[in-house]
Amino acid sequence: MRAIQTIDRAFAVLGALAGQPASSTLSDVARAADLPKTTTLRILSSLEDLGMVERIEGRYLLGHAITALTRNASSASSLRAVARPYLAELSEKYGENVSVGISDGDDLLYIDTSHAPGAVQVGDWTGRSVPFHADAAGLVMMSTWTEDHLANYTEAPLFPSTANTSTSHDDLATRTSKIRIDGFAWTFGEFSEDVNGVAAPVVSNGDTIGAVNIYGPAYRWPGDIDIVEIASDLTDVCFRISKRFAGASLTKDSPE
Amino acid sequence: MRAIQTIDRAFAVLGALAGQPASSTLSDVARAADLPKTTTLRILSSLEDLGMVERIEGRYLLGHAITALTRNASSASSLRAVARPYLAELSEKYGENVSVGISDGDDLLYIDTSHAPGAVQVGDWTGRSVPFHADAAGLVMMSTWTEDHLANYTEAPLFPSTANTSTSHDDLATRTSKIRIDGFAWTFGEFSEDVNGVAAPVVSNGDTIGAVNIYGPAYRWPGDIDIVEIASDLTDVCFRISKRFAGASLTKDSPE
DNA sequence: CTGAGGTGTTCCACTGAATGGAACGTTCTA
DNA sequence: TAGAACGTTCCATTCAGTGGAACACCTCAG
Repeated sequence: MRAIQTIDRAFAVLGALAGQPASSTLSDVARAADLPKTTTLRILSSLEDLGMVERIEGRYLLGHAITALTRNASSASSLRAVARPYLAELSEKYGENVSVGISDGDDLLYIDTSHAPGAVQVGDWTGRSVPFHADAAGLVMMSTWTEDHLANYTEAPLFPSTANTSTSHDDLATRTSKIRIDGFAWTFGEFSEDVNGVAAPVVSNGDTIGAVNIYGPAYRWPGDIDIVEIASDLTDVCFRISKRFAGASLTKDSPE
Repeated sequence: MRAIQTIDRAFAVLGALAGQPASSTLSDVARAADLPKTTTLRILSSLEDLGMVERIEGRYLLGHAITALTRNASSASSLRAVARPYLAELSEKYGENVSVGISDGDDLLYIDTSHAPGAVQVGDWTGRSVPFHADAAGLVMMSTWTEDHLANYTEAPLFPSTANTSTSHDDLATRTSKIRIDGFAWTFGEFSEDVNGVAAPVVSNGDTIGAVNIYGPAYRWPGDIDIVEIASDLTDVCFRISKRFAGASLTKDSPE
């Protein structure tokens, strides 16, 4: 589908404004965005109406509305890009599917999966939302919540996916506090009877932005491998993702 | 000037995406933005090409490019809106002009001024850029820099606006370290021979986003008022601005 | 003083870019 | 099995976006 010219241009203007550290004049912006002055003026005026651009004595700056937009923005895209090779590394090493998920409203949303070879695998969860309390990655995200948030979540009765699912407030509170200390979470048959999984957080600027989950059929995963050893390996990888993420989110990627 | 429809709509779509905490389907977005599905699809596709929107298995999220935009965004607009009444309060109390400035590349940019009554006033600096090292607000911003940043700034010879201007690296280093402790900065005839001023920082999320400067003619300002008392009053006001700013930047204002 | 080159701005005829209804296949829900 | 919702493609229509021309203003250099 052909992109909308006007939108391209509007963001070229915003990009020009963001590129220069200092405030810019109309001519500066027009030059940087490679657009006629007339068109640039019209775009800037539109953006100013929306609060995306601020004008101080004839010079243009990025406005506050644009920062307000990003307040809820999860960094799904870059996280996915950064995490992908690490997911592949893990799925190859352990022979199980590995997914990365983010908080998405009242659910956990899996945004990417690396598939392990082999006929028998747990189904792909990419794009699917799962309840926090029945999933290893969900519990990891949950462990960053405030007491109020947790209390609010557990107010409504929680659906027990299996007999092993933690559904009570007290149960989840003790569990998440342990996860906070350990730095990882194992689940055994809690989302589905015959699936086990272990998850660890990806952190950026002190915020947990997502979690990586290694999960497999209960009859072979984790098998006789030491579960703490796996977890420590996973947290190590997540730490590397977190580190790389900090760098990656600064680099501007070229769309198109 | 009439706003550009397409841009309005594009940001209505982004707003709809930002408003909902969870990821949205095409129909969700179309409904929230009150646009035909066809149009919404085209806009979303355009935004996706630009990386402003991310698509995971048919569901839309805000993309990472939009957060990259805001990385350099100073919060000039909301800061100005929030600070304005406080500037007025100060200028009325002391009978001198009061301005608020932000970092703008290699200069300090004053984004707003509250004018004091009275015939004799220092000229309005709104919209003007001044060098950091010759200005009270500039020194405050400077006091947040890293040693590298300061060294880099002082590498090139600094222009001495007056005989009193600090221009050497060592001079500025000791000065800014004192400002870090005091929480404010006085200048006496450093930008212009006959102007004195005192500035204090406005802080948001641990970052100093701007500084407020009370400045007046040297023959009467600060006069016989205790300069520490003034400074303490100013830092108090700045603290209140900082506190209110945190709340204000969350609230969405209605343009138009 | 004058002219050349830089701003930002308004105006308007032109046209092609954006539009949205119609129609399609698909996938859930009842 | 019918119904309703979904996402998507196509295309004629037209109005929204375009940008050149012309304007007033400012600041330099000659």
